[in-house]
Amino acid sequence: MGIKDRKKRDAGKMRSRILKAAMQLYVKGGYENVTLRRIAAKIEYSPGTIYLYFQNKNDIMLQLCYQGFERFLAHQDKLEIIADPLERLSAGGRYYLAFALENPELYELMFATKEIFKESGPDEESVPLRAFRKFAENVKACLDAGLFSAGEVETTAIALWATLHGLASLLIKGRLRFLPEESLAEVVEQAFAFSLRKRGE
Amino acid sequence: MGIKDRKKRDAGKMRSRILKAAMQLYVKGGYENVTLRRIAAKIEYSPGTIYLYFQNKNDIMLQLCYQGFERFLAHQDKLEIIADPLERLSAGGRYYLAFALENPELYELMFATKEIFKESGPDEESVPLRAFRKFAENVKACLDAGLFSAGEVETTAIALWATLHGLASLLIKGRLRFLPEESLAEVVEQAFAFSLRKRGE
DNA sequence: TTGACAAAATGATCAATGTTCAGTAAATAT
DNA sequence: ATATTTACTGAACATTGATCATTTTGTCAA
Repeated sequence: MGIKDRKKRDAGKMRSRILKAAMQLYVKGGYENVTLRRIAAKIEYSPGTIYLYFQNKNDIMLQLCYQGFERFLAHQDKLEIIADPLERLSAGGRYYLAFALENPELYELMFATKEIFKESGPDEESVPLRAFRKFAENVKACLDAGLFSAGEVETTAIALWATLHGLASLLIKGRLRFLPEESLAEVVEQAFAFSLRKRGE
Repeated sequence: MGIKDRKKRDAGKMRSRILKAAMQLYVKGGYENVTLRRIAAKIEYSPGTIYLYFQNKNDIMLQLCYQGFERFLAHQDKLEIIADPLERLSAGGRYYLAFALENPELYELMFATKEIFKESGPDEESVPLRAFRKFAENVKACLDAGLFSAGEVETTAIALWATLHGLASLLIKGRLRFLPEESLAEVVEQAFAFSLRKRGE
């Protein structure tokens, strides 16, 4: 039983193999679908082996979270080519919501899982913070252009981020299901426009 | 073993005893702290007994969620005495955030737990929806008074709710921990004011 | 009071979870 | 060849939600 003929013994490779398997399980069925035994089966190792490369399940989930941010940031970079500040911010918002709805499980891990970040303090170099700084830059451009009323960049950025996160979160968790299915996208779009102070189209 | 001298055999009483024990466990340590065995120990019955009064653990959690909404609505009723629409809406927002931060676990159950509402469709009489309708009324009063720019009541209400929920959720999940502790409350206050379009004080 | 039936409660049991660790196999060094 | 370090196994542990045959308790008719 369990005879295997070839082992690689490459720590980095092992870690990414484990993470890949974990991610597959996660996007398919969420947190409770990620099981150490299932990961082990996928990579054809025994459950105990995983603990040689990760501290515990939480450690694995934290890495998946970071992968999510990397993906998120990479996509946000594409906004740079949009010159108009308000248009750039608006497109950023639309993408934010699209990302959340296309990767609901990953989004939750990134923005709505408490245990994940329990140890990390105000780490200036952390990936999540980098994402916020980039978003805040776009907000600053709008403020400099005289859009919105004058105010702290950070405060304004947080207000807008909160709106986006709130919409994403309510959508994902089915708390807007009382709205008619067909008008949902429109309502969400307009709700964000309301926060952006855009008038009409 | 397990000799007990007096049993009540009152279905309603049993249900509320179970819920009370479950709520105590929940507010103390969250979802994973609510264990059928722990509930059973608290009420001094065996684990199996609980299944005579509730379908499963999810059923229990759903009832706790409803209790949360009842508490939330009861508190929101106190806003009725505030005459000025914007002031009423503003106070409602402050209370919303306070409730969320004082009952983070319960708040999550009410607004950020997916599985809880999996079966319920657009139930017009549901408690959650009643809470939203009440909030939307306050928003309508502001619109009628000419505050905010003209727009759909529902859209505006959702935008403001999303902001509140976003702030509450980001705070609870520690995603705003990069802000200095002492200015946190102020930033959140101002962020909501931004969405409400209040200028200065 | 007794006997029969129904309702209520038990607790052993199941499969699955994250985690640990003594032991084994493989690779490398001596 | 032998010793040592490294990689891995898989059985075991404590908990979890859930089930169900069995036992206890309550009720009421005879």
